[in-house]
Amino acid sequence: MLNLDAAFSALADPTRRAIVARLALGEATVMELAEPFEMTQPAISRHLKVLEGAGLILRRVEGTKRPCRLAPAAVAEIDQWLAMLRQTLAANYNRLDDVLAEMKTKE
Amino acid sequence: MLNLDAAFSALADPTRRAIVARLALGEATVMELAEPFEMTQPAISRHLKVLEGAGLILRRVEGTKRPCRLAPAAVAEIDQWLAMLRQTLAANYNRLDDVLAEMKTKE
DNA sequence: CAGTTATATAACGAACTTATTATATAACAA
DNA sequence: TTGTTATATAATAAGTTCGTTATATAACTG
Repeated sequence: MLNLDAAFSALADPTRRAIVARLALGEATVMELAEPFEMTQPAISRHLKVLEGAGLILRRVEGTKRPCRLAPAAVAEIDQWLAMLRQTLAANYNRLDDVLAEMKTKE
Repeated sequence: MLNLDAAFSALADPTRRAIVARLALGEATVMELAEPFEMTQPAISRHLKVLEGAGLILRRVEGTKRPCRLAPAAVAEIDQWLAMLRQTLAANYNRLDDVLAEMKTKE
């Protein structure tokens, strides 16, 4: 279940966006994900918990490791919200009052 | 200038997403934007300041009013980040190790 | 079994967020 | 000019976030 509040909030953090970008390339363990950052392991564990809570990533258990992977459906849902926005924007792009407002602004 | 941190963070708030959705329909003043919410005017002014700071909205001065409108370029930029993600996801969707990981998960 | 590795959790402080109330300011209307 | 409208700003309280250190736990390794 994706929650837009939580999803956008999760992606507001650059470390978490980097983690998500990394996971787009494929599964990775917590230590692998932590490696590029100057941050302790608990900090990364927390970021992963936030991403998981937002529905953006999934994890499995493999011995002592917890490989993470992206939840593609979540990306799609965020995308849908933006798509709605784009569509509404496009639908109103040529409306007369908008055009007039635009002209007025440029004076 | 859009800042992804600020943009995602701004969109993490449901009030602000509603404001953005409303602005996708066209310009609106602060009071018009505030009307649907059970929230004081200063609270809305702050939300607008956050959206403006994130580069998501633009404002003009019209007498005593400050009509706001969406900055379509900002939407596009967020979109681009997601597009990158989608692309990377797609590029790796058929890689063998991912397929194997998926199979293993389902057992 | 003892030591090590992978990860999680808790406690804590610093910094930030959000809403409120009170108040300021600037433009408009009478 | 005086009152009103549209909006902004400041002070403040409550709640949240983020990173740290310290510690727990469970699975491997020898």
